Amino acid sequence: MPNDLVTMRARSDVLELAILGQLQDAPLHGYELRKRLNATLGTVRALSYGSLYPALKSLTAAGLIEAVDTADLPHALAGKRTRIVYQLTAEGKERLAQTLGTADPDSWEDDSFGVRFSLFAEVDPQVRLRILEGRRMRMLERREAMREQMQRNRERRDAWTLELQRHGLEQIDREVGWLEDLITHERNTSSHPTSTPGAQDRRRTPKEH
Amino acid sequence: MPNDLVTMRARSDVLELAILGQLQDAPLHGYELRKRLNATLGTVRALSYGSLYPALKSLTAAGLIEAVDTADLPHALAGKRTRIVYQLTAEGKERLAQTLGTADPDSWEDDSFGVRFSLFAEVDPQVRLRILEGRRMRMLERREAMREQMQRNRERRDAWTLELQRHGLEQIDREVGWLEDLITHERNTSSHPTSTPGAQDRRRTPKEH
DNA sequence: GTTAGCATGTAAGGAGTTACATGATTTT
DNA sequence: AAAATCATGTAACTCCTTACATGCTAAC
Repeated sequence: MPNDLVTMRARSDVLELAILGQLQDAPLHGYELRKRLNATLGTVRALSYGSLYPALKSLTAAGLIEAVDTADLPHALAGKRTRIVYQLTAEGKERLAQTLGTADPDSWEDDSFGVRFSLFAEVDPQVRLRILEGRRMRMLERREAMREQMQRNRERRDAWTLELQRHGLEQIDREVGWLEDLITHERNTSSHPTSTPGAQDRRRTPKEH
Repeated sequence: MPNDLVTMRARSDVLELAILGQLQDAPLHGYELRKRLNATLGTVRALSYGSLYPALKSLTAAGLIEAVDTADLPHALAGKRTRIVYQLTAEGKERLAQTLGTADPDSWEDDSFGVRFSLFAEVDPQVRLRILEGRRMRMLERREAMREQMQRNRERRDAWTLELQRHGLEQIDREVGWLEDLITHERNTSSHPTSTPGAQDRRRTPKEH
């Protein structure tokens, strides 16, 4: 019941954010949008037309995006085909800015974290930092839970299950290390305003020739 | 349409396999079953009652499991509460054996691989090997696709997206290495019939202090 | 001229979650 | 006596996928 009180915002939709995020750089049509979305956030899960097009429709209905009049386009995008090119509305931009300005708990869950991270360029360093820390916390919790699991039944569980869990734990460790590097780097550079990438300082990279 | 020809087997259900697999060791009731399933195959995704209980029902309807008469139980499981303890039927055992005996392409996808792996103890080494190799192939494909992605737009893409992909690639590399170790080990030991674990020979483990 | 890829959509349905509903038993 | 946890279930709903349907354009 308290759902109505939240002023109708927040559909929790990762897809929504991903679309708005892509559209902020340049107007795009559905087909191309899907390719880019799959490029950045694939390769693990391929977004299908069956979910993209309805999403574009509902975003249009919500007034966050709109179809561009194909007549006044810079001829690069205006192909001869039946394309519907979408762009952000003022309301859409506002929504996007508002979402990117918040570090809500959702943003460090598996589903959204990747999307949020890939849009970090437009995000305030403070918010960036809070998202990274939140994500790290989530990972540490997961690691702890996993360790307890393994401890609790190190004997009765069979070797294969144990090996699977050991490997899972190792991957999580790696994830935590990565986040830690990013957090450190972010803390050090947040003093001067230049939005710094975060890819350098790779002393952890194993350099496998 | 060719679906009917497959003699009605294969619901592709990972959940089904996971349940049958757990039940092969010992009869269990739903609540406990969920805990164990979440223990081995969590912590990433928590299985909810809303999916477990219906699944138990449908498995019962399919004749693969059955409720144990609570009267004749070895008093350890027969608590005083309203519990429904399930066990495999003969048909269920057969189905399980058949599923575990096959290395179908599903078995190396994200969804099923973990479940299949955790049940390796009961699996023929040959099948084990084929599943591991299939999984490695899938991972190599994914890595290749990702590398091409990154190559194709190393310039126009922003640093954060790139960093995310770089890290993803690194994790996949790790996964491939792990599989390679297991495959090698499996090849070396498959001569003598003893079903060997696969956790030793950890020269790759980074030994982080 | 025919295949491959571009482009947009709809309908049906699978798989599972959340939230609800209920009650027994153990612990504090 | 209250709170936590055990235990089973149902209903509604979300999110997405698959499969279908349609047609254009480019390349071979």
